[in-house]
Order: sequence, then C-alpha cells, then structure tokens
Amino acid sequence: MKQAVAGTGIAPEIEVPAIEFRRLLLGWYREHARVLPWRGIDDPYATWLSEVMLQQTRVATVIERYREFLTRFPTLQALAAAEENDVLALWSGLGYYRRARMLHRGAQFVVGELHGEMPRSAAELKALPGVGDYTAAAIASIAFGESVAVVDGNVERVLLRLMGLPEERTGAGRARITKAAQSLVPAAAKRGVGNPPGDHNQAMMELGATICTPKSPLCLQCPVVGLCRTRGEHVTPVRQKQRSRSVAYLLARRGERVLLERRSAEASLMPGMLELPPLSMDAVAAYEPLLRVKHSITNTNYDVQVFAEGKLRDAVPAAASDLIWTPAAKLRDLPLTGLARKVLQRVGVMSR
DNA sequence: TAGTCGTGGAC
DNA sequence: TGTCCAAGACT
Repeated sequence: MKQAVAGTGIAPEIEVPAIEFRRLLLGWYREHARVLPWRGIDDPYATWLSEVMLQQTRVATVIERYREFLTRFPTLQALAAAEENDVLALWSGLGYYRRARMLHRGAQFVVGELHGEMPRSAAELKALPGVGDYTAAAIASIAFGESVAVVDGNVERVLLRLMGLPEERTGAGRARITKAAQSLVPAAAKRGVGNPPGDHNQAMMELGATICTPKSPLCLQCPVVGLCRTRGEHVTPVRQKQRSRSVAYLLARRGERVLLERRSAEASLMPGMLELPPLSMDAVAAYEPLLRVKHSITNTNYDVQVFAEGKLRDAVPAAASDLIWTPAAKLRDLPLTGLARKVLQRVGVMSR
C-alpha cells in the first residue's frame, strides 16, 4: 500500500492492475462492441473524419452524416478540392461548424504539403487544424496502432470512478487522468497483427458510453466492476444554470423561393451561415406566430417563433445585401444553420 | 484557464 | 417541463 508523500499532503497514486484490467476490458469489448461504420476500416482519412464528427456529438447522430460525407468526399483529395461552402452545407445541422472548416483546411494541408500522406504519430497529428490531444491519440492508435491513450469524457469518467477520484477541471486533475489512461494502454502490435492500442482505446470509450454512463451506470454488467473503487459514483462539479430566451424569425416566400439572411462573417456564432431573417421581439409583439419550435444552443433554451410575412417584411433590420431570395430546391446545397433547417423542414419548404 | 462554440435526445 | 450533456478544440 502506498502512503501519502510525507509532509506534502499529496494523495498516493492509485494503481489499477493493468494486465488484468486490459484482459477483462478487451474480452468484454470483443463480445459487446457495437457495429459502427467507422469500425473495421483501413482508411486513416475516414478515421479522422469520424473522430472529428464525434466530437461532442452522439454516435446516433453521426452515423448517417458520416456515410453521407464519405459518399460526397470519399478521399482526402476530394475533400481538399471542395469549396468550403459545400463542406459546410454537408455539415449543416451537425453543429460546431468550425470543425468542418478545420477538417477542410487540414485536408488541404495534407494534400498540398504532405503529398496526401497523413502523419502517423499523435505528436505530428496534433499539428493539423482541429486535431487536439484526444483526436490525435484516437487517429494515431486506431488508424496507425500507436500505443497512446485517448482521454475523452468517457475515459475520464471510467477512470475517476475506477480510482475513486473527484472530477476536477484543473491541469493537475487532467494530467492525473492522462497518466492513468496511458498506464493501461497495451504496447503496439509487434508484427502488425491486430491493433491492441486501438482496440483498447475504443473499448474504454465503449465502456463509458454503454455501461459506465453518467447517470444510472450498469455496474452489474461491467467487466471491471471487481476493480472499481466506487461502483459508479464520483463527485462532479456544479453545472452552470440554463437560460431561456425568446427569439423571432421571418418566413417570407415568393413562389418557390424563400428569403434567407447571411450571418456576418465576423459573427462568433455560425459566421457566414444562412438563416431566416431575425426579427426583434418588439416588432412581432402584436402578431401571432405561424410556428413555434424549441431550440437550445449550449447553455440557452430558445423559444423560437416564426412569423409569416404579413406586414413584417419591413421589420427586418438586416441590410438588403445580406438578404437572399433562394429557390427551395437549392436549400440543401447551402450552409444553413440547424435552426433554419429545422424550421424549413417543419413548414415543408425543405424535404428531409 | 475559463469561455465559447450547436444540436438533439434521454430522462 | 427543464436539465444534462455527447468520441473536444481553440483562444
């Protein structure tokens, strides 16, 4: 048993028996891994795409978008040659649009500067735009077999519970988790047979996503419950409170065309993307909305009201140069915000 | 390092 | 209903 370092008050490192842990985890993973389109492939570009799409985005949401994206841009070269607007249009509704811009730029960098060959190590991959610690480790281990640990929200939660540590958003807390995660990753395969690091990392995330869930973890089904200090509990920091806001938009139509507004290129939120023209709440106070939908963005829950044209056309504050009459058939090719897409689908202007 | 960046689904 | 938050990165 390790002791606290005398006089420092620093808790001893908590050891997890790595060999037993790996064996139990991998055995469970072989039996229970979900079948997902980015598993069992040999295409680093596709792995890169899947990891970027999966950032803060649910597996169920990504599956179909991943297939569509690869159908449209099957290779790094195809993506690099694309217009940014077309990439954003394909990303519309997925959120965090900066991911799409950076992936696009990353593809152009690899094709233009690296002869189309992706870097193979996590350290080198981190130089690519939009590729941070997690994504670099994920690509390096899954696509290239490097023995490097991924630390995402799943892995962090699994390890905190396993070791009985509180969740703390500090550099030291982060470093402790990374160290623990790395101590568990198996060595790279000797002769290129199988991929122990990649499988182990995916198994850690799979465990967090399906068994060691944030709420009501399924400890009775957990392969490593016998090594777990807490059996599913850990102290979490207080969350920020949610806010509510009302917003209004105009739905103006001319035959088969609909009026859209381009957001400022300098906007911090969804720059350059297209949405319905916003209206001030004062301007619409006397009118009844055509449609109400709920929409939440990070910390804020929006009560969205959409108004038919009526007398409100002149209430649009935007400059005429930012307003675009758009044929309904072209909407799918444009970088619409998720909310605009949702409203246009709801009123039947867009299909799907 | 603490904010910011989207969206939809589960409960 | 509101709350929570998902395979993070960037500044």
